Amino acid sequence: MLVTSHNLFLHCNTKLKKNKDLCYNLLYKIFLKRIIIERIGRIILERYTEDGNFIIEKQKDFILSQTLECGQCFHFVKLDEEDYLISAKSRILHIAQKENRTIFYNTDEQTFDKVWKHYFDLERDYGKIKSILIEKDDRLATAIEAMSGVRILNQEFFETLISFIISQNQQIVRIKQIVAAISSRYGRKGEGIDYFPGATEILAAGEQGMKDCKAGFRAKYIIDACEKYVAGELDEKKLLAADYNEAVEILKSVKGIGSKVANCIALFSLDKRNAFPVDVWIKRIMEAMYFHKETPVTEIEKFGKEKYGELSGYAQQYLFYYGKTLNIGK
DNA sequence: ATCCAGGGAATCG
DNA sequence: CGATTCCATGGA
Repeated sequence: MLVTSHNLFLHCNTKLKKNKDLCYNLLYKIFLKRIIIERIGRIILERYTEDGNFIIEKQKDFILSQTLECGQCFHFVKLDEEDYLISAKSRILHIAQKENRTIFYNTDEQTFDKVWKHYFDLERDYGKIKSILIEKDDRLATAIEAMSGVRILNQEFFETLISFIISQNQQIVRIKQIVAAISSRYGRKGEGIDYFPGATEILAAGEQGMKDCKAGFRAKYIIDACEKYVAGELDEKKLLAADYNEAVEILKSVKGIGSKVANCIALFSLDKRNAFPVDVWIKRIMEAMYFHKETPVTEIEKFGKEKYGELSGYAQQYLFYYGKTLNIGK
């Protein structure tokens, strides 16, 4: 695949016509390896294909383990240090970080652009997000520096909906076990990890099926969510287009979804980055940081949203993961 | 053994 | 209203 200067010109020209905000430059590096340097705002993504794998130069604000283990997603298998198998977006991804590179195994450029770039939120400038948050309150600096590789994933709505219904009053390790069990029994089989089933498959499994996967009293909540989902009452496109308050209200119409779970679903799958989920950890952490006494979760949620504004979700996630890792307030 | 988990619904006062 | 209790289940 020789690239002549004329081809380069044509390629750049079409790309620029496609999206004036994206500026593509093509370079040639070592042995015909095509390097694409993509600039999105202040973000530079240097990326190329090698042996069928897609590779990006590891970004400053992206650590795979932190992004996956921070409690926002539950459907992955750790193979090694910074080496994971992820089941998401009706796909399985083997991804690793080594020597300053992020490797998307067996992935082509098109799939990266269409699926994973957005999933890992790679278009977003986390350097800027962090500096604005620290400007709002420099007490966030410690948590942000410690968890600097966390990115908020753009996860698929239905799996996130069910996963966070399962999450209520449950430890993260068990949430993962139940998600894996539901996928294993009722989803499509994959290599090393299974796919999460759709609403139809879960409805066919029924409440008892969910109980068999150890969902306990949450089984009936899962069924209610699936019924509303297939009835079109929980439309992903509508919820994505809706503003934060609308989306949360619609989500709360499901039995078993209260404020915390609705905020998690809105934050992790509906692009509502001003959401502020308050769970037991955030309660402890915020009480230790700001209130210095027992405080109702409703008050903490209001306080967080007012303090961090449009970036509440990011602040929440840095604080949650940091506080939980250090056992703050416990 | 006992407490508690990325909470929320049902019930009570 | 706000406060309490119950819910399944197993990790720590």
